[in-house]
Amino acid sequence: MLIVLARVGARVMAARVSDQGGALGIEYVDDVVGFVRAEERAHPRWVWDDTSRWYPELLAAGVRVERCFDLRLCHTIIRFSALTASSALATAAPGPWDVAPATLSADRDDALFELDEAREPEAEPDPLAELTLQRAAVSASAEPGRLGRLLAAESAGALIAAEMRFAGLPWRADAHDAILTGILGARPPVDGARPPKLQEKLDELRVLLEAPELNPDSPADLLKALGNVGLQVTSTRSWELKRLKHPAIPPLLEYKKLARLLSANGWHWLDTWVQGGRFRPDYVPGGVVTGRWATSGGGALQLPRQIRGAVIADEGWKLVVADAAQLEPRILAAMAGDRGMVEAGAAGDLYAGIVASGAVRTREQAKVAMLGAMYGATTGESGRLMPSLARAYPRAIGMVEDAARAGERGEVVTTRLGRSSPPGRAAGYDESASESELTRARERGRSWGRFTRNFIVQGTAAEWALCWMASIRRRLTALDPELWLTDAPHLVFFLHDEIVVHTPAALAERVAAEVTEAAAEAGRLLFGELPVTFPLTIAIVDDYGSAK
DNA sequence: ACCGTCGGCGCC
DNA sequence: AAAGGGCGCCGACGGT
Repeated sequence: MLIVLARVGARVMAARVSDQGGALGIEYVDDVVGFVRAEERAHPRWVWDDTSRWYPELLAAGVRVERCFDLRLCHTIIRFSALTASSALATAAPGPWDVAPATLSADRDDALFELDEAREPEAEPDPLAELTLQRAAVSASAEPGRLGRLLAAESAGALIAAEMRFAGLPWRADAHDAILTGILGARPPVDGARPPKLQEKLDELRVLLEAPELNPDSPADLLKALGNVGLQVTSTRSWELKRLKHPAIPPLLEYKKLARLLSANGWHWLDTWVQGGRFRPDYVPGGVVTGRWATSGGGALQLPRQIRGAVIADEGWKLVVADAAQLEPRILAAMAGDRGMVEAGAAGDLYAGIVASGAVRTREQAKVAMLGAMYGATTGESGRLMPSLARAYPRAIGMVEDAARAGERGEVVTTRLGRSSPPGRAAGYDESASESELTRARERGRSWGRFTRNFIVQGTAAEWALCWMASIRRRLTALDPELWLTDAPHLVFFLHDEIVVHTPAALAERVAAEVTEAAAEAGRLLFGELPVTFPLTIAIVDDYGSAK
């Protein structure tokens, strides 16, 4: 059974709908928390406009739900999917469901207010009608099974995002401070002042570049100073500076490293984002067109390795850290049905398998060549390796090449479960276009082709990861359904192809086994019985920094 | 004082 | 060692 929740003025309407879509009755509820708690015993699938609007309040009151449909996230998928292109939903004019992903920010009210302001006032979203449209679109599509799985996985991701924010990532401010102090020196008494080791590098730099007023944080200023000592560079990017031979370069690179740590994840970050021993970023499921999650605030998806040692399990608890090894190339092999490449990965190290097949000479070459195939490299070593890779694995390489050509023609490409790329911008030029305009138009086309090439792989990998996480969540709950979320093993972090579970130490081995099983289950969900494996690198640790 | 863009760089 | 895809955040900077 499904239960659709909708806010109607100050009240909440609950509409029961059978699995076949039949209306079973409507009631108004005043105590949403109590209602959901009571109804959840029958394991319905909750249907609501936006998980980030409903679920945090429930979690705060101690109520979890097993399943949901997040209509806003599902709407976006159906709106653009090539599998539902002729549906009533996809052909309708943009309406109130066509909004950018919301975040789980603390200021929900403000955010919603702005959204409502920006919207046509008469277009009040009707979740029941929207659900009907979505079900019709899916059942009429060529692949209702796949799309249904995608919508369920996307919605499960929304639940997980809210739960991860609720639980928070264990973060020890004292350990973080110790790491910072070790690298930067003691925290300066005044915010904005440079810590000792950063100041040392700056002093050194100013002498070596004979620029006593130099501010290396200003690219223009730095470029000028480098020019004055005869260093000709067009940018101040580290990898360009590394090529230069000058005594000022080592301290400059060191300065940049330290300055980056300070500004991105220094004491100010710690004060802003870590409260009560937990880091709670705003996860934004579906925040990236490919289906990857985004985050808003705190830069959760860019936590540098340097500070992962501050992520420490509670006393008596452990972290289970797992990442899918070489996920994207394996996804490519599986979705292309490239038996040779699937087999190359079967023994554990896909790149070693590619070397063994004779396509390239070294593991490093295999890695660079695969990355190039998925990103569209044309030059350098990666570009040179492409022909022999294509000869060895014609189906896999052919698949990304086809995706690139489709994008160049302005066509849409689609992931394994049915998420499609945004409509391509047709290459806009005509007969009268000048040579330079033509060149730019061609480059735009190629660039879009690189995007669609990567889209099918990155997007399908994101689907695998969603299925993996949804399975992990289900399995962890099943270990002891009576326990509250944060009293039992629970997900605390997700990073594209990597998860962290916070678990009582005694259960860590069991959790690791479930996480491994979940990876196999995700593979079956996407690729059926194709014998493709998704091996994990898995570690049971006290702190995230020790995971690898 | 505030806002948007850019250069740069962290993660996958 | 870097290029090729996807992001978010920082300080600097140029505009109001």
